[in-house]
Amino acid sequence: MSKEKMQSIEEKWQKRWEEARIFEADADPSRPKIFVTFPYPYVNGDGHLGHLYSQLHTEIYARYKRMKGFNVLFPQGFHATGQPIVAAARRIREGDPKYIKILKTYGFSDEEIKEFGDPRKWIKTFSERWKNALHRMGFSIDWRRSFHTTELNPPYDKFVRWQYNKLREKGFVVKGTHPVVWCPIEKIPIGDHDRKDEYAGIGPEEIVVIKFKMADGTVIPTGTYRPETVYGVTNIWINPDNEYVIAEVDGERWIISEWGAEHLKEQQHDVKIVSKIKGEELVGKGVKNPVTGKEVPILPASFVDPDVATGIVMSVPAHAPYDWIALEDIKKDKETLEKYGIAEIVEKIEPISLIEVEGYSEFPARDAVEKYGVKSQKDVDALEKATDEIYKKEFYTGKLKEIYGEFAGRTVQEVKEDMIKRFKETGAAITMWITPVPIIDRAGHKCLVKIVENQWFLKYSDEKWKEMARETLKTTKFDPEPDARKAVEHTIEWLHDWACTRDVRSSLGTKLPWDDSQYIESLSDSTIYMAYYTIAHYLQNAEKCGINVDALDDAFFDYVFYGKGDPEEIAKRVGTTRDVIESMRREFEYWYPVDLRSTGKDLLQNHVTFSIFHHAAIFPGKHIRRWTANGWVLLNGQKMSKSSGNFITIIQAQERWGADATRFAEAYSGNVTLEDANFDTTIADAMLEELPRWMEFVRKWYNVGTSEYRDIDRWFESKVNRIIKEVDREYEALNTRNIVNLAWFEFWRVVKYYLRRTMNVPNKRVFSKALEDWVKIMAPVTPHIAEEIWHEVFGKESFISLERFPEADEEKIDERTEKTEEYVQRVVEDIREIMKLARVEKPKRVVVILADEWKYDAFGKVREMLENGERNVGKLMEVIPPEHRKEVAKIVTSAVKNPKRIPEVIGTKEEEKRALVEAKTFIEAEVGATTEIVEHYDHPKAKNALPFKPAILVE
RNA sequence: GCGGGGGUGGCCGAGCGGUCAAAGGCGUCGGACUUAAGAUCCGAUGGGCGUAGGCCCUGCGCGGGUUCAACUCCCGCCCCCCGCACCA
Repeated sequence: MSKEKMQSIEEKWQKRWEEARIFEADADPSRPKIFVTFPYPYVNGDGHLGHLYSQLHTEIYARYKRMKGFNVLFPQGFHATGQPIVAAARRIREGDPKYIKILKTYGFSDEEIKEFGDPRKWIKTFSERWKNALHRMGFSIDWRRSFHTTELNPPYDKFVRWQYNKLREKGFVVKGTHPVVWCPIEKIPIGDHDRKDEYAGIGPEEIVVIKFKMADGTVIPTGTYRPETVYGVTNIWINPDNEYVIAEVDGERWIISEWGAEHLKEQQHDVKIVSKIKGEELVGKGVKNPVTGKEVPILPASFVDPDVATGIVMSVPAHAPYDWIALEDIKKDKETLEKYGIAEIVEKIEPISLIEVEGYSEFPARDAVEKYGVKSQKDVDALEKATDEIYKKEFYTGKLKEIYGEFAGRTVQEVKEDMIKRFKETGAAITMWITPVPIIDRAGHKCLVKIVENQWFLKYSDEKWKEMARETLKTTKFDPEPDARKAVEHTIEWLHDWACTRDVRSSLGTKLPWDDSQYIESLSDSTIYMAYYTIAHYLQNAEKCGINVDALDDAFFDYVFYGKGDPEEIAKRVGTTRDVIESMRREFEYWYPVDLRSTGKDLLQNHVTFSIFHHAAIFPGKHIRRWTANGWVLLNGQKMSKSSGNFITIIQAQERWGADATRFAEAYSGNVTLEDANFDTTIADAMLEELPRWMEFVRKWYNVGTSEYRDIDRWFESKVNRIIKEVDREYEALNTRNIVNLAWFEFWRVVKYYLRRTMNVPNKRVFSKALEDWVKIMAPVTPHIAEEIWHEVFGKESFISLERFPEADEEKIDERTEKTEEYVQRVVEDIREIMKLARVEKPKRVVVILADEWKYDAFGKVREMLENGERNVGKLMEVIPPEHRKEVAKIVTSAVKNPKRIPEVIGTKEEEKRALVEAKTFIEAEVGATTEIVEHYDHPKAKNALPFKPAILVE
């Protein structure tokens, strides 16, 4: 069967399912329900195999549960909140070739690409493409309930506003300030999407500015990450070649780099620039250390960067490699010393040792400078390494010396926070936000860090809220357990307040109900939206239901979700009937909470945890019941990446392999773990051939065979039922790789062996039933071919998608029969092995000689004793009849070393013989020689026979 | 750095105190079938030895340790993936 044929079969069933509306689920209190969701994807591009992998967990579970008799709801919406789409649309408007090229590779015409200047075009196009891709993958989604986010979808927008009003009422949304990377020219926050690529991922960092003072009170601010070393300052470094500004800062006179002054302006300080001053003018002047009161000189150094912090730094040569080497440099630099007349001052400078570190001298900076071979302050790479090493060592393990007074004896780690607090309180320091390196935005503007004031936070630090979140975990299942749970538990503890709003000028979303300058940020608007699915088919078709979207208010949602208020009155206000309002309420009550949500491991630390918090706050008791997290999907063992070309979208996969082969290969990629899964294209290639072949195989063998019921049929039924039982468990656990291993590979193995073993004469009833069960247990993974076989081969009228998943018949699982068959297989293997060793390729005959009667009982006991740990040969020999002890002494002795030597006694001699006789034809076919099964034989080797380990003669 | 997850044969992967030279898949090799190729079926697949179904060595990132016994537990180290906040 060709690929095209497969794809047309798939299309046929997708259409039939759609026409029969079998995936459209409505509340039905007479049936148990399952509600599954997958996070709505962000629609700035096509989905890929990684998305599909997580989604398939949801999809397979939905199909499995449907076949288990549940009323299953699987909806899917789309996410458009945030910056990327807005940024992309803007770049299209600006004619950015990179973005135009991206759209060209999707195959859009030049004319159409222009339309992508409008964010709405992105949302519409890519949500449709997503929908189409999932549809063609055969996903059992109720598309009536689909929607996209942001204020471009008014009913959803209303829902999010309701949610935020609720959170605010409960005190979980609070106002605060927050540092952001900010463009001072355009006056907007600069996120990653607004920056040149090399600046992505860099965020604001808080530093301490120590206020050294000149005799006239002028502040010389020095920025530092290590304020604790202020006790060891020997001098101040300033860059003599730079221009600084003299400014009024909060009523004081400061000398600071211009860029530093700009920062302070944006960080809630009152800054007026008065005049300028060259760095060199300050060289040689003295300033007072505000913490120790000590007078130190200002010295010149070239490494000081005016674009970082205040453009002035303090010098702690004992503990900072940069300072150590700069001091060395200047001591040798006669010219400079002379120029500024500072030779005498420099001469007197001695490093001050502050922190004791094991393995280092009193001046760790010197040690590190020597270790990394730093020659001058221009050896930046080596200096960075040296600094990094010293900082870590001192921070975690160093002990503060006596000079620290009350802080002495502690580690930096322990006292740093307190120290900063103290410095701020005494006016010795302030804190300031900077970027570690200057950031340039797309327009080429240099960005600084601004503290924005109308910033709203979700108060995840709130202990009450945390406690509510923790509480819900008790009744939440995580897969993989406990890995995923641990990640979430940890996040709950450490999560602090989350800035949940964005400037409306750079984003897209739902406006904060009480501040329309802000959009609710993308992770913060997608926490409880699964509830919206339960009523989405009404609200997204508002007109049809007579609902006036404009009139939707908090009272409306209060009724639907909480049952509060008068439905009659609310219905009237929103323009619809009480009936509609009440059925929405019923939908929510019936479907909620979500039973399964599958997601990527990266979301555990944010999105999943947020969702847990928000459910605890808004839908107490109705939190999501089960989360699964999975790793990334590698493609043929390599990381997927667009740029390397090792990348396959869902649509491409469908075109290449169709739905079922792709689904199969995805399922086979991995189980539910946080490790990365691996999509193997050779599997998908193979399955494209294998699945149609499967259908032909089933066709060939369906309703064929004998009505005689043999031991081997019992064996087959046992195997099949065991697989069904195990695969059922794996479906519930969503270990898709195990599912495929059992339902496909293991089942094939059993079927093939059964046919070989029965000389291609299966039991008609048993085999046909097994074939039906087989197709059913594969149906959630490969639903199209299953449906095709169900109808075309089995001639059924119903949809297999709605058939009952087979129940394993425990009675039929028969350990003894399985062991007996393993025994037969072992005999065949042994005969072959002996033929090989005896170099007999075509034996005239094979004689299988059973053990003497007495051995069955005796060796049964020996085996049992060995299993119980008995290793004493004498004790073991006691169960051997005295007259036989001599002949078995050797085997018993060797069994002590290796208990495997004694085979398990599965039954009586009678039964052993019966098994062999029954399998005689098969054995002969396998070994290619007539085989005699005898109870006694006059040959020296005959006495080697053990129960279920017959002696074998190849002649 | 912190937190979470990992490192098993040619590859993908199971195993998570003994029954492990290690399931299953892929690949490779040999055989059957075929005019041939493909598909299919059967067998082999760490190394060595064996005219009797067996035995020996090496082996689960590296180095130590616990234990009668370790891929599995503990300690140290190296490497890889994810998250660390305004990014969806």
